[in-house]
Amino acid sequence: MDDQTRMMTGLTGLGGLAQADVGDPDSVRKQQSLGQPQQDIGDILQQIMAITDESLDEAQARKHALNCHRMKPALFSVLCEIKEKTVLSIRGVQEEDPPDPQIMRLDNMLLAEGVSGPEKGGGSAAAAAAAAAAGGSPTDSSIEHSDYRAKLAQIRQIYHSELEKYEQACSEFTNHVMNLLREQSRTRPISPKEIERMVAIIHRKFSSIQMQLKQSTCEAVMILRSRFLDARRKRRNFNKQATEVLNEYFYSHLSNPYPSEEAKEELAKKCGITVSQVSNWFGNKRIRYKKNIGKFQEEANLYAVKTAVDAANVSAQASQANSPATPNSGNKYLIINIPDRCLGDKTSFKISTFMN
DNA sequence: GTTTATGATTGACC
DNA sequence: GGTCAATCATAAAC
Repeated sequence: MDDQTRMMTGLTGLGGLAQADVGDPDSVRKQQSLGQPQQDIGDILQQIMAITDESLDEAQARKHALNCHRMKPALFSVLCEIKEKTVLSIRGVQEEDPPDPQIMRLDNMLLAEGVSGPEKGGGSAAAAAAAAAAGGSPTDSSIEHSDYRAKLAQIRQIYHSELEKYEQACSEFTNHVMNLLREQSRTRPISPKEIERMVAIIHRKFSSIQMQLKQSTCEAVMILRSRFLDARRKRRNFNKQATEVLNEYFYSHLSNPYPSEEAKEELAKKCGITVSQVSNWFGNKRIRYKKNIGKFQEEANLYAVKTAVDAANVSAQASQANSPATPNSGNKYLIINIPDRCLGDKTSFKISTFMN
């Protein structure tokens, strides 16, 4: 004979109530009219229903009275039976949810941006990458970089403090509910599995709140990032030396002003800019030169002279090294022909310069 | 305040 | 993927 059967045998004439719908007042009234035990059960049920309308102290007193009531085991067994029926209907409910892809996306993003996870990586790396893309001078980049990092650290701090609050609230609420259920398990049948399920429900609810926090944090990071990237649109002119290096290359390769990848890298290194900036510069230069050759003629002459002077100097040094006794024999003219695919068939211009 | 110069972006093309 | 051409956005010059 199991516990429930034993309990049931202790309930003289209560079998009918166990089968009845206890939620149905008519049914309860019908049973009450059957005699004293039924009336007791009816009283208990009414007391339970009334508990919610009472003050906390009254409810506690009533609860205590209920726990000590001689018919409590009978009520307990009735509840067991009802539960046995209802639990059957919810057994099919899935126990575990698969990981939410949305939350996984948010987690990955927060990790990549350096908001969650270890503090040293992520954000600074992202900032460094963005700063590199910005291509400003190292000083400017580091100012923007530190600004970005400071703001990201602020977001990170808020995120973690909010997360901590949520976790604390979740843990407090879970404990509260578990205590409540344990307490209630004295009056009604509650299995540990049910408590577990309830905890899972609470965690799900709190994780949906957490998702909102993660979502708004992601948005904040995106806004910060877009502002930071917008900042790179603040154009800064290359320094004079960089422009000279680029112009020298351009005008000395006027016949084919398309630097190879290696040449671009070399120029980028010399100028302290990125390869893509070199490409941009040459793209702009080619198109602007082509559009207005006249305007650039003077500049072209200037750089042609400069190149010629440099070449002559190198040549002079070489010949001096070969025949040191040879004296400088006075003035020379240097003629430079610059055929240019950009010039098309318009002209190829000559630069004459006087050299001492 | 307006104009010019210039670095960056974008879309089409090869 | 690299280049051209148009365009944007902003620094610099006036």
